[in-house]
Amino acid sequence: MQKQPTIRDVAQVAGVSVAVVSRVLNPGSGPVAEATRGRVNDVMKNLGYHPRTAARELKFGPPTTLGLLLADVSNPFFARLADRVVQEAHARGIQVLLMTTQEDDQLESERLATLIERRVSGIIATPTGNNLAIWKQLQDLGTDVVFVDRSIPSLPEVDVVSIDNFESARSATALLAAHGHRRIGIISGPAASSTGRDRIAGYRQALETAGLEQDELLIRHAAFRGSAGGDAASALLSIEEPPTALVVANTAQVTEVLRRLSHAGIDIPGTLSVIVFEDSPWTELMTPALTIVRQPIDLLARHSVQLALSNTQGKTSGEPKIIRVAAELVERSSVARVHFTK
Amino acid sequence: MQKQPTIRDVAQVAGVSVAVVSRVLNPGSGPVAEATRGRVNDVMKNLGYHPRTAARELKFGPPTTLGLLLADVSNPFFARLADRVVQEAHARGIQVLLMTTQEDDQLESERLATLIERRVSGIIATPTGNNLAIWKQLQDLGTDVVFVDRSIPSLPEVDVVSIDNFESARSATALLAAHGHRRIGIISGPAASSTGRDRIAGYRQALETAGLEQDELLIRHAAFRGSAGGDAASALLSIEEPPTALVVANTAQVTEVLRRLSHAGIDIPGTLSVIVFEDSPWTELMTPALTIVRQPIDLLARHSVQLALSNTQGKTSGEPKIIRVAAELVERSSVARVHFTK
DNA sequence: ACATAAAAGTGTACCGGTTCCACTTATTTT
DNA sequence: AAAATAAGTGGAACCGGTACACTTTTATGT
Repeated sequence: MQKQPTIRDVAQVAGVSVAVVSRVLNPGSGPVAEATRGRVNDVMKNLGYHPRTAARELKFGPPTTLGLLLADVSNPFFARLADRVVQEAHARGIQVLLMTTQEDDQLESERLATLIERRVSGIIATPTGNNLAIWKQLQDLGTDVVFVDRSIPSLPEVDVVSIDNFESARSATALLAAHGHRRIGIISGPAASSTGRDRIAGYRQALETAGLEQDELLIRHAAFRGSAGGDAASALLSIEEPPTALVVANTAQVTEVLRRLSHAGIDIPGTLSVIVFEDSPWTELMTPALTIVRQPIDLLARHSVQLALSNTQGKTSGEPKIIRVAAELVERSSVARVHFTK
Repeated sequence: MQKQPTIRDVAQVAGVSVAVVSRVLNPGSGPVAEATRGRVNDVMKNLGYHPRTAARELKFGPPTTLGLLLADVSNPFFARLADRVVQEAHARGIQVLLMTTQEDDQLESERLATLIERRVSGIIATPTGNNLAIWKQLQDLGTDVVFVDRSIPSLPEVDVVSIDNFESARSATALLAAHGHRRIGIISGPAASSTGRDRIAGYRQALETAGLEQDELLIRHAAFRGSAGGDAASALLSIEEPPTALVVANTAQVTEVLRRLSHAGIDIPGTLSVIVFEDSPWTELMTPALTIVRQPIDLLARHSVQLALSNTQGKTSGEPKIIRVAAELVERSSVARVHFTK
């Protein structure tokens, strides 16, 4: 455990002033003779000198750190998003501070306070839907805020990157209708979430286009966390005229719903056709292989990082940007054709 | 976009000196009159003042940030580990800087350089196995380094937290032997990895105890990334006397191996019994439900964070700590009893 | 009432970089 | 050869907090 050398140590050993060392450290900030540069570099190597980021950040706000505030990294969707965001950021020389909210307002506000104190240049987040004042404050402070996957309607001035939830749910539902299903259930996110609402809207649109009756009993909202998804599935199956097809549009609850269906001994797709919003590799391994809505996580990540750094990079456009990317419907074997027996 | 208030602005508006404001900010660092404290707090709120972490960190090395350097967060095991580590750290008021190496030496060394410059107090990492000099340097600098899940034999002085790989593989193999299997294959991590070696060793031990012949053809190493796992599976199945049971001990390659088995039309467990090192929820959803070795990720995370902060917290013990936690063998339906037909 | 101790508050050096400006020396221009 | 210009370097202020040494105010004891 040695004491760390500072720029002054380097300067002294190299026999130059700190200003020169600083110029060697930041090429382009001023002239340095070739010979001097070499000597200083050698000394830095010998001493094991590394400039402290903290000192550097003191002078300017650091465009070198991004906050990534997710609900929960154990959810594969967020995990992959985190992975891509980190890669994208690293490619730009940016570091990522990872925080989780567990969908908890209180935790979210604490994490945001920390991010403010760190003066991060941008934040990519899946907001809980509360803490409006803090989000506003962040923006006033000049932090680039980007909501990914979800949005908060009462904060229309924030950039948003997400899949086209309406269209995804619409096409999934339309596929089921095209296979002859007339009773199509849907489990989506909380009614309060933009994601949940948009998906339900797409679902309704598809039913309407197909000329199918809408039954509120077939629409269920499930919270992001906990076993709400399972309960919703059980409820759907126990109604008088149960669905013959199901769209599981609450990404966070997919495994929970499937577990419940499996335990209930439901035959897929014999008794129930299923389409899920989930693109992990295991959906292909199941019997039957699941028909899924695949979210282009790479694109979400790339756009998010880009937006989160855009203002910093000079592009201070006024209008908030809403980027919607298309999701892909991957047909496998969990959707069956229904024969009109009744 | 307003300019940020500093501690001096607060002091001036509140009509006190900066020292008093600093004391209000750090309770316990000195006496402040109740009335003054209230006034200062009000001013801070009104001005929207937030102390800058960077300035604080300049004075002392920050025990407020941890580096988490993982191979790849899209792997569910690492994702869950990240999730828990972040939670544990947050519970202690510590932030986590997430970085990924993609198993690439070069990237790893760049990330480590960044972590050095940030003067993080601790690093939790899944090392690639190279960059020995940098790891050494980190330790000399007083950074608490903890390897999780893997270790580097040539760096024996680094703390390690992992499951008991030997025992896990031994018990999984023993279970198969107890079910009458005599040709048991294993796919494990690279021969160069500690994880891979330990698991193979446990496997051998189990075979020996059961009095079974060891056949090198039944032992396959697969790289962490790419489709090496699938190739290993194919190779295993095409040998002259193929195995009737398989232990997939390369966590990173489980889905790849299963996909290959599925495409090959292998009946599980009829033709091949399978035990995998993987504890994601989906392993229960498959048909048949998979018998798995469950890694206690919560414990791994808790111990890692604790070790990564231990030196900072004063406990400068000399000996490197090796913490091995027991993994749990969860029996489901992918292992069948073999009847001695030959 | 007066000494004395405790509480409250102030001034300022310091952490480790960056950068502006002044200064010296070498090179080019006319 | 004198003057103008450019290249290389050094000194010191500054960023925004923290903490030590010190002064002033208030409370306590006899």
